[in-house]
Amino acid sequence: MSFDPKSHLSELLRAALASVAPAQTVADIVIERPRDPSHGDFASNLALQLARELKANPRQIAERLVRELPGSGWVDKAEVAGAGFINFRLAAAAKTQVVKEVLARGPDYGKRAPAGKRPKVQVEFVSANPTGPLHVGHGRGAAYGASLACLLTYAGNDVTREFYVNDAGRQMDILAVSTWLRYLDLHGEKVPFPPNAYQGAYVGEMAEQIRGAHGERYVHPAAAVLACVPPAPLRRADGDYDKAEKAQLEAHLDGLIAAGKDLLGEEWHYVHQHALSEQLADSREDLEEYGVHFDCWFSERSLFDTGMVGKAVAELEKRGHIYVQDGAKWFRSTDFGDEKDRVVQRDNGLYTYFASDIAYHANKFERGFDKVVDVWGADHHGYIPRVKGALAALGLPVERLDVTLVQFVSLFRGTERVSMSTRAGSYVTLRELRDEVGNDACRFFYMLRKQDQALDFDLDLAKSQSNDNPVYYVQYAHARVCSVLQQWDGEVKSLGDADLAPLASERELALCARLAEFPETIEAAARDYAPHAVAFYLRELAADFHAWYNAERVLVDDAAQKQARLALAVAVRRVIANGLHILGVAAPEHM
RNA sequence: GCCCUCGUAGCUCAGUGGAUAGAGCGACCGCCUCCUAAGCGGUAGGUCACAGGUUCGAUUCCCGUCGAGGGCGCCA
Repeated sequence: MSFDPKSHLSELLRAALASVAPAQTVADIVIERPRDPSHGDFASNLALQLARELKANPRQIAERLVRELPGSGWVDKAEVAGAGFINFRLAAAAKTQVVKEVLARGPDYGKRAPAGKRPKVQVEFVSANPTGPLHVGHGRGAAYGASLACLLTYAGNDVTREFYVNDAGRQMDILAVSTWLRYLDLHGEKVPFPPNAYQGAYVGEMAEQIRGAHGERYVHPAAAVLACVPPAPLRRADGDYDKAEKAQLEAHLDGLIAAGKDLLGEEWHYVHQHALSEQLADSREDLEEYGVHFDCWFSERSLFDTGMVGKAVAELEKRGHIYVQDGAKWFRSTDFGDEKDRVVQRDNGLYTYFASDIAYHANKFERGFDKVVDVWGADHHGYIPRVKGALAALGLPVERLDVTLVQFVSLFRGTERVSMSTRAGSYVTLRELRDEVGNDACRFFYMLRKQDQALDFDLDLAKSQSNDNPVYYVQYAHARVCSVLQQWDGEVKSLGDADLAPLASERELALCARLAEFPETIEAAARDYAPHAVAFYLRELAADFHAWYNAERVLVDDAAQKQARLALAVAVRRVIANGLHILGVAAPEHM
């Protein structure tokens, strides 16, 4: 049933090679699709590769190979061309049979047939600090990670999608204190709100919630709050603080956090927890609406609670990779190619973020994944050597960890760059973007740029030209097929048996060839962690379809012709639907 | 200063150790009495930044130069 032209042709060539040069072994016989259709459907450079070892003219080798090629019903012609390429022309039946395969496999067309045990792969992505709404940068990471995870599933892996929740550490404390200060303000206790605390309106909303639920329970006099807090520098309207003033600001903020913990005692945890669960729930809801689902939300704090962070550091120590300097514990990451050693435990006894990340990755390997993919913001690229170094130091299989970097999104309104400071609260949220542009266009737009390249996202353009967005071009092809089927009013299932011989025009055969490229597109995209290739493929498939649709009618009088064309149209619809599914984009029946 | 990425059509960007380097947008000329014109056909537009090297063959791999962007905390 299933026919794979590439492996068929390479088998033919291998057989020919065995009689031309029995001693020669070639691991991989390359079969490619020539750009120029006049070069046939497939081509091989085998003769060119062999020329050197056989010390012979590549054209002569190619001619001998062609002469020794076993006969095949799938191949119409094999000829030597150019410097020594062997060009193959397939029989029409070999080109059109993909339609039957698509119709038979349906949603599974493009999926790798399961062979043995499926590798367990974890994709960790987004992992945004739960300190405020997700922004458009997270939107890119979410779109990329979700599509990548789906792609890897198609490629035959057992995929787990994970979100690492940074619920321990200073950023969460800053959010908690920001909320508390807004809450105090509601009760008339005026503590100047630090410029380096979280500014967003959502902080005030959480303060309102706490007041509504608990009244004055967490109120302390402003004077008591500020009693032991180092003073803030003079406020500057332009926010342009020098280095010393910035340090002073951070010390002031830390003082406020300490005051909060001191005055509230156990109740600090309530404020902290309230802020955390509110923001986490918000992110989760946002992502679900965006079509991005996670199988596991992994808590950083749980690594501390279960003692895994201390255990990881102790293990490094035991293996002799830790030394003490200036009261802090350092991991000698320079032994593993890092440019400098890194602190894992500060002089105040607190573990660094790096320490919990070591424990986190050790935990990932304990969970038995064959492959772990981390999707990080590109600003973390300097972080890779130390994490891989730590894993190597622990004796873990580093080669199973792949880190993929997603570059920043620069947001523009027209020609004006939108500032994206999280703490200042002056950023466009993912939710706003989705409301303005729509989920489908949003997801697809992100896939039109390779993930490791910076993306300029012009909001005005995305909105004003939303009808020109390629996503509609692809969706339209899907809707057009649906519309034709509606007018035909026949049984789609019956098309699986259609005789495909009437499919003979250049456009029809080109469309079939495009459909046949889908599985290899998926495979290559999964291998390269590059879901954008799926988006580019879909655009090409849609273009081939629209061209055919415009040139030839589907619903013609000739019954055989009609059945064959309907079968082709339905196959196109299926592949578009499968591709859009990977990208998390809807395949609508009407536009 | 060190590290990473990038430089391809007017603009935004794909792509590949192979044959005449592609798409979208923009420009220009056409196509609906006919399954959705959110569509299609055609034209114009290129020293693949520059200079070397490896190779039968380099836009692709390596070195250098120039240019652009980003990253380099006992932050997370």
